[in-house]
Amino acid sequence: MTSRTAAPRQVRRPSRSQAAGRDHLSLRVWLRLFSCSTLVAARVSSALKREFGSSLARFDVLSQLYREPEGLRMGELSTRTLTTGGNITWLVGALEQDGYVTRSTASEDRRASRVSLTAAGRRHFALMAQAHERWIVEMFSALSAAEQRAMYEALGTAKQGMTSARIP
Amino acid sequence: MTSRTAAPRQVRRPSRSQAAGRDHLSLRVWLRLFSCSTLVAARVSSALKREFGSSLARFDVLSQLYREPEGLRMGELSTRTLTTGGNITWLVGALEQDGYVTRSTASEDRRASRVSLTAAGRRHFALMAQAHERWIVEMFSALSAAEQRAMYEALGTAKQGMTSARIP
DNA sequence: AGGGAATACTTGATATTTGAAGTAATCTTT
DNA sequence: AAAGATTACTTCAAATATCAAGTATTCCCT
Repeated sequence: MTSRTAAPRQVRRPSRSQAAGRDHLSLRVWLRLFSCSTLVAARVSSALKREFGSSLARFDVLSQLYREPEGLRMGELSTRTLTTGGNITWLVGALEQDGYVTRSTASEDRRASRVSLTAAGRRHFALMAQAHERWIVEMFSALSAAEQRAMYEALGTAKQGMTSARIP
Repeated sequence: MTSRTAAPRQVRRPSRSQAAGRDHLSLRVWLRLFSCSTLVAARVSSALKREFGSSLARFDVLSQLYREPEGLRMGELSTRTLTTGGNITWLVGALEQDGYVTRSTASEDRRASRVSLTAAGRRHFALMAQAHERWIVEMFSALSAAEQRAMYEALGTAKQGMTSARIP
């Protein structure tokens, strides 16, 4: 496994000479990335709704919480899922209604609230995650393990570059 | 369970263990793919709104039309942008209001309507597309041309696999 | 200490998206 | 040629998401 991410790379600026060809390429990569992602998301979304009466957004929130036994703050959830604060409030409210999460004022800062999974939420998520993984494996089955590894690394590099450099 | 060979006790079932590894990998690829895509989409979205008072969905529709001088039917737009028919009706309605597209009943099938860009729409899109390409190039600048090419190919394979086999 | 800035979240108005049901035109079959 | 299916799109209500403004709490500076 090449340690691509070990040494953070500097963000390259395309030089004039190679710009045209590369620009075009970046754009094509993005278009495929976007359409691939949208396609998978659409299928997962509809399957989650059909099988569990849930949604991708809810699943995303639950999966963040699943990894954090201590729970997370609203703000942290908002950052990680890349949705607005208002929406997180709404989502967590709905999940709370369903009994999958609990909210409690953080002891160290009474402005903040700490959200965590209930036992039911944990159970519910585990069930969905299992199905979710099956679907994903199926959907990516056209790619070899080597291709998947390469893609995983490249995506890591790309994301790293985007978050370290403030773009745009 | 009778085994004819004296297999070592703790040997792992090869297919199973391999599968487990791959499954995990697919999932990781998807998570990165999704978060990368969401990140770029969020940034492009907000930049499009800030700079042009537009949105990614509108941009997507316009870009499909830009490539088709003959225009497209609503259904075709819906398929290509992966959004529901109702939403396309709404989006095209809004773009029509703004004077960027026109709708006309298709001559060959009077149920269908053919949407195409107006001159203003073409101008508007060209302007946005230029900025859009700059942003994208910047955002993917952490990836070398070779990495981008590999990613492009892999995404093509993945998408191909997803659309040919009907999964899930 | 104590007033202003910053932070963490919620709220309410508004925008966008979906999904299901409805309308009109076309195709199929008899 | 006419009923019945199918297709292409629209409509409308409900679900979901955003944005800006509001509240409460904490931080910072003098």
